[in-house]
Amino acid sequence: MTVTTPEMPGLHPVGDTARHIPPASVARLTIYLRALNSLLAEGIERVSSEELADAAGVNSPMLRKDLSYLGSYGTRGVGYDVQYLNRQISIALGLTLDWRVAILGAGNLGRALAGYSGFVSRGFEIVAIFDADQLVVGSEVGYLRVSAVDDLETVLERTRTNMAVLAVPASVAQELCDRLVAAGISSILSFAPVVLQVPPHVQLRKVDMSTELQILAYHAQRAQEPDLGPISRAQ
Amino acid sequence: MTVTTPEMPGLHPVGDTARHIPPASVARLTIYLRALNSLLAEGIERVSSEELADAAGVNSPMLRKDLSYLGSYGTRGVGYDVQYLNRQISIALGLTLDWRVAILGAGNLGRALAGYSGFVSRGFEIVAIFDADQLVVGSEVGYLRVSAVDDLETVLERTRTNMAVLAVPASVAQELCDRLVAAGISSILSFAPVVLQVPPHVQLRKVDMSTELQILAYHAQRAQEPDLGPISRAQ
DNA sequence: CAGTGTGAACGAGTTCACAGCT
DNA sequence: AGCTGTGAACTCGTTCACACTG
Repeated sequence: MTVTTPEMPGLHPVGDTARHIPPASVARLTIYLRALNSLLAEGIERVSSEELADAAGVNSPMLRKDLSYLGSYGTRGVGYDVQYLNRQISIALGLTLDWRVAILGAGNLGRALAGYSGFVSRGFEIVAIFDADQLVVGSEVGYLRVSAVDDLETVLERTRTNMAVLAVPASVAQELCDRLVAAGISSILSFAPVVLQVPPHVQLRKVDMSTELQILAYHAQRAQEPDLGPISRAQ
Repeated sequence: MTVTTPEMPGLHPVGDTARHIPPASVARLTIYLRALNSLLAEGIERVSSEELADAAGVNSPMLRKDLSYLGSYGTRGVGYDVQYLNRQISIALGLTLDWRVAILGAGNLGRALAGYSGFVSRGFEIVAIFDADQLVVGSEVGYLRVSAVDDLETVLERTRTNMAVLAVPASVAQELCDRLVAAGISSILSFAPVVLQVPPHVQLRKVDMSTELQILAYHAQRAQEPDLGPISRAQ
């Protein structure tokens, strides 16, 4: 909801969490969260927008704008309480809820994800990991035992999974994605290098490692081209 | 830079490759490339903007706009030649150059990346993989042998590496990043969950798996909230 | 005609300057 | 005095309609 008619200036509805945070802002809020955690680990209790912005790699007006979508959690003339701001951002992002994640695919990537401490430390619990290979099923990954992908629906239900990560080959990604959706999972993170089709109510995000390298290649190419003329590089 | 005064309408400088493709457009071009490769594999030789847009998960005006930054590579009334367009996008993105990639970290993630076929098939050659653990150094990953991170500079030079991927713990990421930069690497893709500081001439991209889950959590939370502001419509 | 290529309108995201608290 | 919070200007990205072409 874009507030086209703001409430009377100066009167701010306390306790109201902002609706509709712009996507770009949500992405940055997760970075602030990380920066705040680092500061907390260093024993720092208070920061100014300038300091936090530096730690997060953005400029301070942007940081303040982003935080303003959540509410007014700073103190003018002073700054922000690290712990308190951390908590408020967590609440706004929904990280205080109970997220139970299943990983599909117990290859190198799936195992890397299962062992990634960043998940657990941010409130995500990994409750299941699946594989299609019978030689892998039953083996241990961290403190989990690999389940057979044949038992997908049963295990998802038993573990009360509400998020899934696809770390499987492109060839089976759409099929498994469909089964996840049919099983009621509506938040999916995919590492498979294909465009997946999902119904509109399902949140699908994609991480694509080769896309990232390609974007780097584009910029590197431009950097190394010495030319600047209007015409270059044909064919 | 930005063409505010377009050349006379209808007169298009042939052979001129577009300068300054918007970042959002570059990201989508890599998706079109993937879609084109799929079509090629299916033996399809010609597509309309509508078909290609569907395959890539965008709408057709956007696809045409993106392609127009590169030049006019379609045929009006007909569509695009799959192979030719594939090649033109590859050239525009700099994928026809010689990209030699080193992976830092031979843990699960590093090994997953080393074995990822999507890299090689898009013109990236993985030329080295490093680890700090002496037990891992010397072991085989794919057709590569793990190098000691102590030999970083020597090996980077010998292999003529021009891109690096950081798949190491957060605690050593900045230090290794600095060494890469000092060794002349100016394109770095990081999977480490920290904000890295690099000089302005270095292209740094970040892939953050826990950020992605957090963004999912935000949307999922909003979807499951029964409340209704006057306007809902997520994303 | 069918489908591309693009100028122009529109809307989202970012920057900035400064008002308003503490 | 100092730093936050935010309207307003601005920039960038997306959508759209249609002129243009094979």
